[in-house]
Amino acid sequence: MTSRGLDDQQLAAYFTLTEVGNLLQQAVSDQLRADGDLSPVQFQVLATLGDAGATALRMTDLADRIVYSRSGFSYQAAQLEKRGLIAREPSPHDERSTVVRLTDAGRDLLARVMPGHVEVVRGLLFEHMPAADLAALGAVLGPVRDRLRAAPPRSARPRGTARRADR
Amino acid sequence: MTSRGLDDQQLAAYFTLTEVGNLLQQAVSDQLRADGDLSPVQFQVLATLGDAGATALRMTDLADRIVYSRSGFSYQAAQLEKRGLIAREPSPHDERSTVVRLTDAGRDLLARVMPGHVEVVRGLLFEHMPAADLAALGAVLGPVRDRLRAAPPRSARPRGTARRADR
DNA sequence: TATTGTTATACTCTATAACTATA
DNA sequence: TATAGTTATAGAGTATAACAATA
Repeated sequence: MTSRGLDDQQLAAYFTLTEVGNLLQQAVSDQLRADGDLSPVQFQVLATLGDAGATALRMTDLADRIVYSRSGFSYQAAQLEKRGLIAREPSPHDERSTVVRLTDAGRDLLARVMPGHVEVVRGLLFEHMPAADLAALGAVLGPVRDRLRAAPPRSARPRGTARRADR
Repeated sequence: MTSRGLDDQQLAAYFTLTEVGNLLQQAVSDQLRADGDLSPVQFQVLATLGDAGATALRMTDLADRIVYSRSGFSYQAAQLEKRGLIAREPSPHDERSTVVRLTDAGRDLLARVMPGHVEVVRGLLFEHMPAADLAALGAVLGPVRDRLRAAPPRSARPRGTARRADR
């Protein structure tokens, strides 16, 4: 009957995963709002740019990593630019592209928010987690993430005059 | 310096967890919209009520399990009631309370959406996951979820004239 | 006085489509 | 013709505060 469905153990693991994700994100969201007046998405933009170091990233690449639509990312970039946290510049390589980099103010805010962020995550997720469990978690979810990443990103969806190839 | 922070392994596991959660939710969100015109939150309401069987649940209890604020849940409940998927009735035990139950139409929609939902989750999360990994995932995240649940729910926040006890 | 639920309001966010400019 | 980015528009979702009713 339910031959192709999920068994009880799979269903339970799925629900647990989503619930942990939701509860964690909620706590993190409160912390980011309180410490830096940032939404989770805005923090993710700053953190991604911070990780990139001196490298400036393209709008589309950032959108694919972080948000869903290009327009949504344009909106967020405008918000962050208004606050002086990021800067947008035309790409030297491709006149169509815009590259984004962290400003000093953006780096400062990131540094101010990060300790509390890390503390919330540590307290809720890792405080009581044995080392073996931590290793297992990474080992299990890493391949899943890689598979999910392989799916075509949101920005690759056809738009405007462009049409799907498969018909 | 970064003595109380997260080590590299913890940070990587945290990022992986959130990325998997985001990507999974995005795929699930598309499926629910296509198959039943439901948002993830709305699906969660219907699924929770479906799990409860014949038991009707209180508004506040549903809000605590699923959404964030009571007003947010009132909004969602109104949406679902408009479509005839749930019904709200005064509680027989407490005149202040409202209990919510699934209508036949709600149950039908849930049944229509569930197979595709399960299929998406299976394909993205479990298809290539060894049995041992599945067991490990549940074993690691279960306790984390229980700890997160122990934190006071959103609806318990002071509001109106009510004030915090700790001051 | 506390709790339950709703509503008015204001705001943030998101996606679609239309647009410009460059490859 | 395809790609990169922006913007106008419109809609969904969210939270805060104020409200009415019951415990």
